[in-house]
Amino acid sequence: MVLGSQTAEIAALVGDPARANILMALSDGRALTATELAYLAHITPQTASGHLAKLVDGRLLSVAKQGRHRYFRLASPLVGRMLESINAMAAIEGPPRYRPRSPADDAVRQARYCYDHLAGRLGVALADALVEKGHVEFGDDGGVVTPSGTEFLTAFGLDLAAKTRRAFCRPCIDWSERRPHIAGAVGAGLAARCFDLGWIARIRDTRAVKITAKGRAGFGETFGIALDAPG
Amino acid sequence: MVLGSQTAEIAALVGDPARANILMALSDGRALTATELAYLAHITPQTASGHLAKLVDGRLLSVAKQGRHRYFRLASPLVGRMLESINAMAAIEGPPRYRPRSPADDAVRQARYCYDHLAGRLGVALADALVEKGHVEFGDDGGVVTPSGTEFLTAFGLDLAAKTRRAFCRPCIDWSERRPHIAGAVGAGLAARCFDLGWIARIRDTRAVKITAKGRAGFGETFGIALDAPG
DNA sequence: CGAACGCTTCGGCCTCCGCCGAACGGTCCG
DNA sequence: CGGACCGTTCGGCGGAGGCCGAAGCGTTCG
Repeated sequence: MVLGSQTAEIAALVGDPARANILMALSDGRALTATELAYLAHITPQTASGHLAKLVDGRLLSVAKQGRHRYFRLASPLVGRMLESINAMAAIEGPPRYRPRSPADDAVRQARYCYDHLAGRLGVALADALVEKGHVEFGDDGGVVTPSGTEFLTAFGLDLAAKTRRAFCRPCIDWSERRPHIAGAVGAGLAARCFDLGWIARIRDTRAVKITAKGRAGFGETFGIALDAPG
Repeated sequence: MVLGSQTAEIAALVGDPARANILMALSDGRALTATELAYLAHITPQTASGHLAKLVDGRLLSVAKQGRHRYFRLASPLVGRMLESINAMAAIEGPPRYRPRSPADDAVRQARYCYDHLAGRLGVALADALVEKGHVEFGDDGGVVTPSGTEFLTAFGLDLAAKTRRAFCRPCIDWSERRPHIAGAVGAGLAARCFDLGWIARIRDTRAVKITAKGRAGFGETFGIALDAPG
């Protein structure tokens, strides 16, 4: 059964949680170092090293050596498409199935890091607010920050002039909300600023973030976002 | 890492060879019984039962009870698309990687069953011959047998009048040749007839088929196909 | 009704593989 | 050159899960 074996080989690579996390972290096309990926996947560097070797061997990732770092990225857009199609199944799998609601699950649906930017109800609400006020516009291929948006975000404390190679403002479909939130440099800056302001705080060993009392007030005043009462 | 976990869960289902074989066998949308699938995946019925339960639980398959049989099929076209995208990676993985050529591998590339019809160089050559002579036409959505094709295939010994619900003549992209061969009822009939004529013979425990000396002559005379000398 | 058949559940075996601690090359820096 | 990192390889541990034999339901048919 050659065909089945080949297929299974690829799928098995994605079928490990740590490797799936690595692939998801790279799914927007960026290149990250082995250590960064280890942190994101919640595994030690030596474990990550093994996984990365497997992924490179399986032609899912390519690697570029640069100084004492090794940058990993998806080997081709085909990999991204494959991940998307698997994700589509993972998303559809949700509703009909019985899925007990744990507090941790609620937390992660409320607000979380999607690598370096905010996702969950909070992330989507932020995106909605910025779009509604005309500060951001989403297209098919990416998003743009309008002049009023530049002004608004600069006033909020973001340094939008900083040159970065990465996509500036990219929509990213939210897993739990199934609606776009803001990724890219703007999304990362926004998250960092909220963190610096003490509006959000990381919860250890999870991507979920806690919205502080200060944050609750701030998101309401600055963005007009009404958040659920804390669980 | 909820998102990664969900993705990994789905991928892990496909990541087992037996389950991948089951999914591939169902990838053209047909419904097959548990026992048939067990045979196709080279596992015992009780092992297949476990795998099928997992696949149904994971929403990749749906099941219909009918008498004392249970028919399994893909839960949705989305599953098929996912399998295609994983297969695309599996196919691309081939060339650049060092892959020693075993005799078994050669045999399977030369001619094999793709469930119930012929694939490999032989399957593609048959399709090419029929298309070139105007007996078959492939479109995007399916294929048709022309009047001359009906005459030709009937003369060859196929009973094309037999009513079957399944797709009549469907192109199926060949994994090793990356070109279409004939699936559907016509493909199955063709394979069965070649088998009855003693032109091909199954090789035990593999999908590969052996082309007999009689077959070599027959494919040349009837279809104008020149086959490689036997390995 | 009893036998045959399709399919599932149970129990135990065994392999695979993910994980980490420890130790080892490579690169950059003062 | 010595120290700080980045990343890898090695070895041993442990759990998850695939596999099959045996046995148990439900259906069909003679």
